Amino acid sequence: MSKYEHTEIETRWQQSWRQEQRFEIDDYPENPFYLLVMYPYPSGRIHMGHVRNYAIGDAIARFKRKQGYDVMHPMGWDAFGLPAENAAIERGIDPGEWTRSNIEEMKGQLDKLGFSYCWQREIATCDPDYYKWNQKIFLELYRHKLAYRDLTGVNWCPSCETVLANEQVQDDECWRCDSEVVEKNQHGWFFKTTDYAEELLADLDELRGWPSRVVEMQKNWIGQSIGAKIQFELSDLSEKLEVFTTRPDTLFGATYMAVSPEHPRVMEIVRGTDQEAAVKEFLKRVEKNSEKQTTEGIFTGRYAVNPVNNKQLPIYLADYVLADYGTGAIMAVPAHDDRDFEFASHHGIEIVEVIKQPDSSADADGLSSPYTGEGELINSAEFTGVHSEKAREQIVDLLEQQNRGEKAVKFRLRDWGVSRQRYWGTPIPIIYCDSCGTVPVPEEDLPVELPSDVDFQQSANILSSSREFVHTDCPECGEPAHRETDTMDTFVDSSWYYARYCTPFDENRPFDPDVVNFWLPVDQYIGGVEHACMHLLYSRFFHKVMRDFGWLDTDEPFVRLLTQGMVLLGGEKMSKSKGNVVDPEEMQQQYGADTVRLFTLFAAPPEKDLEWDESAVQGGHRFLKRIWNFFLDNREMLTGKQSSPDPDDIDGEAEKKLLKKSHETIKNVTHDLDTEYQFNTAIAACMELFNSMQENFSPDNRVVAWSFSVLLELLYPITPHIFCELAERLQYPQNPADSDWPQWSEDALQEEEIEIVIQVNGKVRDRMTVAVDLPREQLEQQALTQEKVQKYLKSEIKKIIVVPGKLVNIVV
RNA sequence: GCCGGGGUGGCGGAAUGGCAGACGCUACGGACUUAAAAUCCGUUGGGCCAUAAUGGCCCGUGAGGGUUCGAAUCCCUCUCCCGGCACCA
Repeated sequence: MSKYEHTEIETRWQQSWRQEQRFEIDDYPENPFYLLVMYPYPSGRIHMGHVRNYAIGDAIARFKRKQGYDVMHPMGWDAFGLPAENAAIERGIDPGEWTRSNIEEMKGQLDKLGFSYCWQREIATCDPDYYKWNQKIFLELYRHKLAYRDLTGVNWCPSCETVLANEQVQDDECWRCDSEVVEKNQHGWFFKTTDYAEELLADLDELRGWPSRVVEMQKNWIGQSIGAKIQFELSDLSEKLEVFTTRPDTLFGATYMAVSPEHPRVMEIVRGTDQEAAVKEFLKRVEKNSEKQTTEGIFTGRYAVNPVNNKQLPIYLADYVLADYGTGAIMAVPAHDDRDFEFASHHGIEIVEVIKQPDSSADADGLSSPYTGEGELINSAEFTGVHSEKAREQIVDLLEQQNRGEKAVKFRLRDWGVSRQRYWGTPIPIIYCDSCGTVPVPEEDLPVELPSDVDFQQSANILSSSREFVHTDCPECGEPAHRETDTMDTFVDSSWYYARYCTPFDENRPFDPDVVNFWLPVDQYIGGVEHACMHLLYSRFFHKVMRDFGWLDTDEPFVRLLTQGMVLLGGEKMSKSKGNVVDPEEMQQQYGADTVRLFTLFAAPPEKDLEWDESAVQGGHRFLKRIWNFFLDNREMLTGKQSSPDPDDIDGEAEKKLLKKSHETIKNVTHDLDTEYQFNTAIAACMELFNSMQENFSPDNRVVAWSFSVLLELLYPITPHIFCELAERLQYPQNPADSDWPQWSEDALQEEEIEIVIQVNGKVRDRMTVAVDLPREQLEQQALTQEKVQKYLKSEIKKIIVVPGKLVNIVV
C-alpha cells in the first residue's frame, strides 16, 4: 500500500504534539519526575553530541511518562559566551540577534528529532529576565561575604583577552582556543567556593546515583589533605614562620625550611643577613623561569628553630615550593619526601631518618632514596618506637599544648574567579565611587542591562567603551561614579538554571521556593563528563549557597547523574578541524529522526563512547522498515488488537512460544530501562521479539497481533513517530503516547518443561528437556542415562552437582 | 608518579559464578531482477575429523598463576589502552 515515509510521518506527529501541547507540565502535578539534560550553547547547529545527549533524555522522558510520572523535561540556552562576541567583532552582527537566530535554528533542529520538551519553560541566559537574577544572586553573595574583589595573579588568555578560571586552563593552554595562558596581575571578582570545600567533599558520599568516576574526579579536584600547621621561631627575630604539613610525625627529621620565592615575607626573612644581595639576585633570575626545577634554591642566611628539639634549621628559598598552597612554606624532611630529598642532596643538606623502613635490609647511612611510607619512629626522642600514624596525633597534641601548632585541613580547591573582561555576559552589578568605594547596585535597579553603544572593534574590554554604561551616579552619595565593566563567567548562568526552569517567568525572585522544593532535586541529570569539575561542582556550590540563603531546602541539586560518552568517527572525536563531522540534520533527513535515535541508543551503552557507523545506521533503518512492511503485510490481522489474548485460549506450540517471548521481552526491557538505562540491550531484546514473531508466524497465530502491539509500546520511547503512526493506522484504542507501560505476567513465564544442561567435569556434553519440578534424584538419574553422557562416564563418578532449573554437572 | 575505568570474533557490543560471542554491522553464498538498488533466505571465533547428509572433537574472553565441581565474571602478579590529577608538602 504505502512504504515507510519517515519524513511525512515524523512531520505529522511533531505538529500534532506541538498543537496539543502534549509535553507541557503544571507546577504541581501529582507524580513529579524532573528529567534534565544539559542545555546547549546556541552555536547555530546541533552536533551529534547533542543528539546523543538528548536522545537518551527523551527516551527516558517518554518511558517515565508511560510509567505514570509527570515528567518535567525542559530545554533552554546557554546563551552568553564568546562566539557571539566574535561574530560581532568579525562580521559586525549584533550578538543578541546572532544568538536569537541561532536559537531559532537549533530549536527547529531539535523539534525535527522529535524531542518532547516542555517548551513553555524555555529559558535563554542572555535574556535580561534571566541574567537579572544572576545579578541578584551576586549581590546576595556579596552581602554574605561570599563574593569579594581581589588583586591576584590570574590566568590570562591573550587570544580571548580574558581571565580564565583554573578549571579552564588545561596544560597551560586555554580550554577554548588552545593558546598559551600567561599569568597576569589583575583585579577580579571571586566566589568563596573554599568556604564550602568541606561540605562539597563530604556530600559526595550521598551522591550514590552519580558515576563513581565523576565523584572521584571531584574528590581529586577538591583535594583535601589533613595535617597540621606548625610555627617555627625565626632565630634573631621575634617572628614566626608557619608551615603546613601532612606528616607532622616526621618533624624530628626536618633538616631545613623551604619557602616559596613568591612568599610575601621573603624580604623580611633575608633582611640583615649576609645573603641579602645573593637572594635578590636569585629572585630576579627565578622570576623568569617558566619551568620550575626541584633543585633550584638558595640559602637565606636565616635559621628557624624546630619546636620539638630546638635544632637550628637553615631557611632556603626553593622554587619547588608553591606560594598558593598551604602557607607557601614547608618544613623539609629529606629522608621521607622525594622532593626534599632531591633538594637536600643537591645542596648538601643533612638527611635524618626518623621512620624505620619495614623491609630495609640495613640502616646504613647514605640513604639512596627517601622512604615515604608509614612505620615505626626512630631518632625522635620520646616518640621513638611509636608508629607513625599514632605519632602524627601525639606530636600535634604536644604542639597544641605549647601553642606552636594545630591540626589543619587544606584544600586544593581555590575560590572561583568569576570576572571576565568580555561584553557578552552578565554585567557585575557593582559601582565604584570615589568617596563611597565599592557600592552594590540597589536591587530595584536590576537588571543592569548590557548597553548597545559599544565599539566591538576596540581590543580592550568592549563594555568599557560604552559611555552610557560606564558613567553613572553613586547610589549612595549621588556623585558621579563608574560601573564595574567585568561580566560574569557563563558558568554562573548554568549554576542555577535547573531551578529557574521550575518558575521561568517569576518576576519577583530567581524562583518560587515552593515550586522549587516541589521539584528539586533533579531526579535524573544527563550530560557530558567534561563538566565533571566545573559546571557540576559550581552547581553544587550554588545549591548549597541558595539553601543557606533560605531559598530552597535541599542539599544537592542532582540525585542521579548520567554522563554519556562522546560520539566518535574513525576513533576520533568529531571536530571541524579534523573534518570528520557528521551533520545530524542530514542524517535525520536521509534516514529519519526515529532511525537516528534508534542507532544512537543501540550502538553502545549510554556512558561509553559511540562510534558513528553509517552502515549500522542503515541497519537501524532496515529494522524499522521491516516492522513497517510487517504491518503492511498483515494489516487486517493486526488491526485493533492491542490487548493480551486469554492464555487459556492458547494451545499451539508457536503461540505458546511467542506468548512467553512477549512477556519475557516486557520484563527484560522494563528492567533494562528502569535500572540502568541500557537502551542497547533493550533494543536488542525488541529485535529478538520481532524475530520470534516471524519465526512463529502463521496467519492464525492468535498471539502475533498482541506481540506486535507490545513491540510498539516498548520501542515507543526510542522511536516514537513510527509507532504513533502505526497505532493510529491499526486503530488501537490508545496511542502509545497515552497508554501505560505494558505489564508482564510472571505466570506466563512459567513453563512445565525446561531444558537442563548436562556437564561432565564442567564441560557441556548434552542437554535434556525435563519437567520443571522434577526432583533432584530423578534429574541426576536421567542425566546419567543420557547416551552422549555415557561415553564420558568411564571412570568413577565422584560427585554430582545439581543447579535447579539450570544444569547437572557430573564430576568423574 | 598517584587515583579511577577498561582489554571478549573482521567491527559495535551481549553474558557479573553455570550453554561465551545475544542483538546488530561487515563479508561471503543464494533467491528475485534484463541489470543494479532495495528486499528476502543461508553462512560467518579459530582449528581439526567426518560425510550423501544430520554431525563430532579440540582450542578460545590481554599474559601467567590461584580459588571452585564449574571462571570472561572472584583473588594475586604482570602487561597494554583510555580518562582524571600531578612539585598540593
